[in-house]
Amino acid sequence: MKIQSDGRKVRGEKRREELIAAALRVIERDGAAGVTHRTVAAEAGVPTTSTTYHFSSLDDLLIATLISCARDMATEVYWMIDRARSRGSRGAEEVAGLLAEALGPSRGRTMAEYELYLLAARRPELRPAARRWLDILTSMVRHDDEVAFRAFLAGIDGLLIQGLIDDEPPSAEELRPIVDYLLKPH
Amino acid sequence: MKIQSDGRKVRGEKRREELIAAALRVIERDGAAGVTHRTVAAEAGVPTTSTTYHFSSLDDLLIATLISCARDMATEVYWMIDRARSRGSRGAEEVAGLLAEALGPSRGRTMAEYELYLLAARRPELRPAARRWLDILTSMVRHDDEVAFRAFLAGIDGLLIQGLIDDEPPSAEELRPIVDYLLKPH
DNA sequence: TAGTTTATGGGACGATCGTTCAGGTACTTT
DNA sequence: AAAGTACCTGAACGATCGTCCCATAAACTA
Repeated sequence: MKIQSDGRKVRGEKRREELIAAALRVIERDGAAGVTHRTVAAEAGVPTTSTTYHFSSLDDLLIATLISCARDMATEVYWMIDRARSRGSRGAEEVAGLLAEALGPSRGRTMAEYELYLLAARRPELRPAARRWLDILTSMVRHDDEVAFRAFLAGIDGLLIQGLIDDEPPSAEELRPIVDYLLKPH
Repeated sequence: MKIQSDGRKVRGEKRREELIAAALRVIERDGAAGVTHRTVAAEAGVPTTSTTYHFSSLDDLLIATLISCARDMATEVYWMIDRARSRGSRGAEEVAGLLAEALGPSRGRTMAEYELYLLAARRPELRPAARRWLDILTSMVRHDDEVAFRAFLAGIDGLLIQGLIDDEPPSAEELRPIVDYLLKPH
């Protein structure tokens, strides 16, 4: 038995992750419909057949990409809640700022995340990945008022998806009162 | 000048609408990615070239389909609000029932509507159509508490898109308390 | 009736797609 | 050093794609 890892496998795993990163960039730019073996390989700067070697099919590549995207979103949301809680009653400010960031500079990424939602709606095997950030949040927050919390989560999702079809991204100041309202105890 | 319309044109317009209806069925079944000249024509039971004649491009067909879908959604939502208001404090019950219907029997249609959202996020010319139902609701409701109303609309959107990735559609009874919370004045 | 306009549909072209395959390279094991 | 394994890649195949072309049928106009 060998203790240290195979140099070939770590190199292969690295390229596999590069392909996933390239696929995510393609999704952010052109949507999931723009993902082909050739576009992803070109984005990553590798030959076309590299994607067919590391992924058994194009579907596998798409699924791996969106699962990776969901994992990143979950950790990102984890730290957001952490910061928001540490700010006490100023939590709404933190949330509104992150929403504005998701609808402005990170717009492409946000669109990619909602493509995951729709893909998961049609493919049950993707649903656990798409739900992960919801589950993380649910596990982090106290359960004494689950209805209010679920209303808050739904409101966040709605503000994001509605903000995506605004002609210009809403600012944190515009979002602030709505987030405040959603967080305010009834 | 001729008063009565051209029989050829009305027949053509009829087929054009049949193609849009067929395209919507394709989107509900396979998503916007499944829309091709051939799949839509096959769904409508007409030759392939019929779609290229009535629509200058496949993009035109897709856009026309999603605009038509948005128009239907707007009128549907109009009557929903009308019924909900007539029921007074039982409005939440009406809304929860319609959400459950959208996530159950009309799941395909709901997914199609959110594909419109994402397409509109990438194509500015689609945004007015995607926003129409929001505009209609905004114009129907009194403006004395716009923040609460926008929070309510965002919550509805979030409940729908989160319901799409549930393993089984939520029931009206499950949704009822959250809708109630969103409608309850603070 | 002759001529114009509009809808229809069969066929085909070039482009792009997912995927396969065989040969080659780099690393590990025996 | 030889054998085995894993990664890499150029070339190509069949399928499907959007779109164009042209002939035909039907409806309207003069």
